[in-house]
Amino acid sequence: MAAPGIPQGLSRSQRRRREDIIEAALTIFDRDGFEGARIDDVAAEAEIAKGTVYLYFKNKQALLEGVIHAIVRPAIDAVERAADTKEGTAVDRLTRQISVMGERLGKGPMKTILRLMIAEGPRHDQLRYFYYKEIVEPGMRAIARCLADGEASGEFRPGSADIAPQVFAGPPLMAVVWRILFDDLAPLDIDRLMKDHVATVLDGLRLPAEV
Amino acid sequence: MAAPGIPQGLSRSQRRRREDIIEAALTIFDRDGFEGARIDDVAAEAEIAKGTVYLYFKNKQALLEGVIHAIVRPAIDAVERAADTKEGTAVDRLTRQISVMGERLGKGPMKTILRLMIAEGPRHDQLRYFYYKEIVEPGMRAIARCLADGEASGEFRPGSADIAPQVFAGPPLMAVVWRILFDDLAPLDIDRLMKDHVATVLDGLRLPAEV
Amino acid sequence: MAAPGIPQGLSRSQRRRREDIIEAALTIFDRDGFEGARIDDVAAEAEIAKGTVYLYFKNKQALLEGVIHAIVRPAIDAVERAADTKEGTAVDRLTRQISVMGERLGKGPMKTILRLMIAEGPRHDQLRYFYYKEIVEPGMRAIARCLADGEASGEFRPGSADIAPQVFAGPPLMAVVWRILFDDLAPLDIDRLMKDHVATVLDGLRLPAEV
Amino acid sequence: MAAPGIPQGLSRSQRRRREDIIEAALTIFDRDGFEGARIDDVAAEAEIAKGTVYLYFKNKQALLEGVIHAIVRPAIDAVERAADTKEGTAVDRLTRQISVMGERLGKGPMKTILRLMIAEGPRHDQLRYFYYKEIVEPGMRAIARCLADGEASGEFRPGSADIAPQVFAGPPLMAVVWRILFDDLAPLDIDRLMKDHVATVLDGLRLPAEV
DNA sequence: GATGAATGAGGGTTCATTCAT
DNA sequence: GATGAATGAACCCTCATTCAT
Repeated sequence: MAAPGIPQGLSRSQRRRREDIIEAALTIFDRDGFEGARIDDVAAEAEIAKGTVYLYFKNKQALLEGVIHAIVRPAIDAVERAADTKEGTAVDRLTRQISVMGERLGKGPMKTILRLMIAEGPRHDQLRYFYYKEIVEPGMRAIARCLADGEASGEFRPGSADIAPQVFAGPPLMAVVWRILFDDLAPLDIDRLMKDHVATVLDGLRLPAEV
Repeated sequence: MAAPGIPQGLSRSQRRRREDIIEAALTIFDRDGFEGARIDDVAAEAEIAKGTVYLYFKNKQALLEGVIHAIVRPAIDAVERAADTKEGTAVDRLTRQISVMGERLGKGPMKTILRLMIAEGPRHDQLRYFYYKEIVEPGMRAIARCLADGEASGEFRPGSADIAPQVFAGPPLMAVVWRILFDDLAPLDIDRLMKDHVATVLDGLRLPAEV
Repeated sequence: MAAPGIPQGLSRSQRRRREDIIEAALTIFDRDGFEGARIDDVAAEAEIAKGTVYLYFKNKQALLEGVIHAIVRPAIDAVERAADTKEGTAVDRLTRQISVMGERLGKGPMKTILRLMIAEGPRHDQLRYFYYKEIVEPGMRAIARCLADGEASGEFRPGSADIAPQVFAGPPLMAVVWRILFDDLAPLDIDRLMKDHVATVLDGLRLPAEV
Repeated sequence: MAAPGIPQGLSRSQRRRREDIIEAALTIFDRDGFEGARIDDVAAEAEIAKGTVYLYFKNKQALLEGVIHAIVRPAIDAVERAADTKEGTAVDRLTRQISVMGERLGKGPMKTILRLMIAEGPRHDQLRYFYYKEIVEPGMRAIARCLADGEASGEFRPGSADIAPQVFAGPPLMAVVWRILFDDLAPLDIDRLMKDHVATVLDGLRLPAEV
């Protein structure tokens, strides 16, 4: 399966150049959004001529795809590494899963990617599909597996396996969106958010009724 | 305090006209995003001439603000109504709070607003500030109050008052984002999501250790 | 049959505007060729803004078509008027036919049209087809009819009806091409050319062998 | 007088290379026209790198000149060979002259040259001048000589020497233009056209009035 | 000499905004 | 007030030309 968007047959220096452009584009997209970004600015940021961008990307759309793929692909690995382990209790695994999500989403370039996805995704089916299949679905599935295993092992309450995994992914998502919109107005401590989240979903708010 | 964006001195028919334009703009922004939307299309959707849009809104930015304000304002009321009650247990109030958020965000036009906020907010400080002050901060504060009251009344565990309120707002946010991006790929049952969310945060996943 | 390229529902002033643009485009196309022409220059020649051109023509191709149609359509009428007459001898009719061709091609804007057709036609099937069906085929048919009638009536030699009509259209074509390429190097007297042509094809060069 | 465009001091392999480029350019110009042709495509057709084209031709204009010269030069010889003979009757010589023109124009690469001349000539005086001096003027002169000789020898009617030679060159020109524009819509039998042409101009259409 | 990556001027097209009617 | 034709700045993309390797 030739993954689309992975260019073949580029020399080392060309690969480097391609990465430079992607990095520059990420910067500009982050600053101006996709539609607002000018290829001129991307080129200037990458310190190359405008035309050169077009040697590496067919058009602006392809550049967007290139950026998203470049950032998302490593995240895929992280999700899979976190998910593929059977080691540890369900509690450990769920904790790790949530923490990886918080890490990935709340910090670094996924912030820009999510912004781009939300702004452009609705008009770009292929991108949505790619993102869903590669990141979201595996993530949800991994959470669902934790829940099922935890219920089976008696760690979690009966019925836990039926909880929508999106419940657990909500706060990490909140971390990104908050970073996109409100970080200057009210900075969010992402690590604390994730810890609170894990603690809450594990033990709940309610005091167990006394016997 | 003259709220910006609230036009004064419009006749009834003019107010109606203004609302028509906002409704049309919402439709078009939802379809094409803000940058992708053409004033032509908004006018056509509102069944008026292009120039008329400019009689009611100074420019495209102002139209964006108009749309966001028009949708957000009723939501403010809802948040405040849900928050201002002291009636009921903390559990009831938190449940109601989350349910209102899920309702507001997961259904109806807030989907488009959030998309617009995420896409345009970073370039539009005033909008972000407005949204934060009017919706997000009150919402977070209301949740924090529930938590504090619940801890004080002994309904919630000690330390509950210190939990970041964003934990509770995460899943409702997930509902919107999912609707924006993945609803055709994997429809999400928002009511079930909210129920799962409430149940989980109240009682946790973990079985209480037997005495 | 709605002739393509004939715009409907334009007001008088719009029709005027459209004609101005076509006239300007003809001037610029004549000076620079189609590919070499800049929409900027067309607009400047028409004394309007660049964007206005696009209110009347979808794109540069459509402008080319507009120009060609606008010039060709009157020529169609001329060809048909010359052809539809049954009056006069075959000699008269052929003479008139050739003279109309010389007139049409050798003088006025058909020079530019032919140049555009030759330069762009090979890449623009629709244009070629239009030109062939509307101008060339009727013209050839009209000549063929003259020849057949002349042979039938005994004016022309037996076998005249089988002569390729292109023989008679060649010199008028020469008139245009000469005007396009060599008029400054060696001006051509088109009227004389047509007269020589008619005289030659009617009576030939060769002295009839004496009896 | 160093004929412009005839490069000196090229090795055998360089001359070969130059010819390859010209051949490739002819192919591409024929397909896309001059303005529409991309140097990239010419290079690809010649199976060399783009930069190499510029080792043999200063720029795209020079390539155009190179192509035209390369095709036109052999045609010059043909015209001169056909014209320089004093052998045979005037009828034979005129017949040969027309037949050579039909051959040269109606078949082979002169089709592309004429298209290029018509499209680019008006913007390229040097090219027009070259073409006129080398091909057109000698051709016209040769025809005029035939006519004069034929009149002098009594083969042709009195006054024949005064007929514009363009009359005789018209149908061969028609052959090229037809090939450029209409050959797929209505193929033209060039040999028959030339035969009809010769027969018509020699003996005319009109039956000689009986005595 | 040959290469082809890089350059950047140029031009077609779009669309927010204006303004005469 | 309403209209929609007109404007022209902005921007994506192409491609002739250059030049370091």
